[in-house]
Amino acid sequence: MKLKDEKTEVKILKAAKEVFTKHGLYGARMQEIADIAGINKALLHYYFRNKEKLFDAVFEGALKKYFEQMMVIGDTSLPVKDRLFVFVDNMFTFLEEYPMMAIFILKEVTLNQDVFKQKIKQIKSNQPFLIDVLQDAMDKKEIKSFDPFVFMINLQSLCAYPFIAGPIYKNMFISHGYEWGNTHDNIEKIKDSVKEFITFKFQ
Amino acid sequence: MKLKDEKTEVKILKAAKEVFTKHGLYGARMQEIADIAGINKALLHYYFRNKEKLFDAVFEGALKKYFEQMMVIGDTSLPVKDRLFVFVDNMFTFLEEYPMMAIFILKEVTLNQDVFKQKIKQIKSNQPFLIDVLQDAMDKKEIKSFDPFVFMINLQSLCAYPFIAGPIYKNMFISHGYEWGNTHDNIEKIKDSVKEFITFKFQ
DNA sequence: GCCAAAATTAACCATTTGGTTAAACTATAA
DNA sequence: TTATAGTTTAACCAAATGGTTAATTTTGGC
Repeated sequence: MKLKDEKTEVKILKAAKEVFTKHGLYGARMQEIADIAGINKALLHYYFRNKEKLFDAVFEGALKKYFEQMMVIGDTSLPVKDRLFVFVDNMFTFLEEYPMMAIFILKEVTLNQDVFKQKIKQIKSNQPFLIDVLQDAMDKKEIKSFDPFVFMINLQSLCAYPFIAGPIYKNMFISHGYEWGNTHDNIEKIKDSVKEFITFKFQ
Repeated sequence: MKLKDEKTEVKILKAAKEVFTKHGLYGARMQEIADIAGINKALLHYYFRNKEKLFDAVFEGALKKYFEQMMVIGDTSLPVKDRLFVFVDNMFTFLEEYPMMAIFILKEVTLNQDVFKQKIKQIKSNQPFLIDVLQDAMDKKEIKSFDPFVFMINLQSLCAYPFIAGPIYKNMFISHGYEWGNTHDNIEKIKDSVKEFITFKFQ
């Protein structure tokens, strides 16, 4: 894909997003970005001083959004269970909007932990952390006691993985002669199953 | 980690697995692999002609193994629930051994679906598909009735995602001042929670 | 002990890669 | 028109990297 008739900066950002998404921070080549943008490599460094700066510019905000969903929405007037239901709804809304971003971020963080450690630290939120909300509810005997860390991981697993692994399921089910698409219907089914899981843990 | 007193080929494979797992195919450096293996870089090329060959050697069969996890072990003498427990054990064993494999496969499949469609088809197994096993058990009224697709996705989500998102959790928990100590201990906790989920669905 | 084959190494090599430089081109305001 | 600031390019550069070569050491059968 060659890009023309656009402001250079936009061309670069689009090309960079394409290449970074495909190959990651390490695998991406500045030359390929320049080629796709249809410009000279030096121009990349003119607009964005270096590779990492360009990377940051491309994914500015994406990381933040991704990690913000790990915070619980703070309507403390509602029971914890209802707040978690809202949390799940938000999670699915986010993931339906950015299914590619999720896997990209996960891969980048996995492969390049030291770099991302700092970027994650920079993300600040005034929302309470899910762990704390759960622990608090347990202390007040509002809910049954269980390991909040494990629960949080379970919950996010149930929400996120279906999107990340979507293509695998699609291929696998099809090649086994089953009917299954990433239709909104199926997503709703999965969402319900997550809420069922919450209800089970809270019973 | 320096490796000594082992057959060179084994040393190389162990070191390569460590480095590939940490940095991926692109990010891995042959020099680092050589250093960890405690040998000369040229020796890598003596045993494995080039980087990709070495990568293939390290992850030879891993893909096959991964997809075989999706088949239920065919010991039909056991109850379905026990077979699922074995399935979960196998899944965790595999993922602990190749934590980077899951995300690697996910990314590859997402990126290049047609290529993987064939690879998945090539992986032939005479093992029954999890969906079928569940449907069969439901038909025989051995277990409560539920959507086997959603259950399968739930199950694999609970198993795979903690490994895929492991680095994120590690960093996030640490940066929030939480204790998330010994990794294997926590993995066992999560594994138990998956089995608890199975028990819940089968009750 | 001798010798050939296998294993191992140090020193290189060619290419790639992120990044720089200085010159050239372009728009635009005075 | 021309001075100026902003934009774009070709040509480089140094470092890193995957890979090679030729020589040296080790091994094992005779």
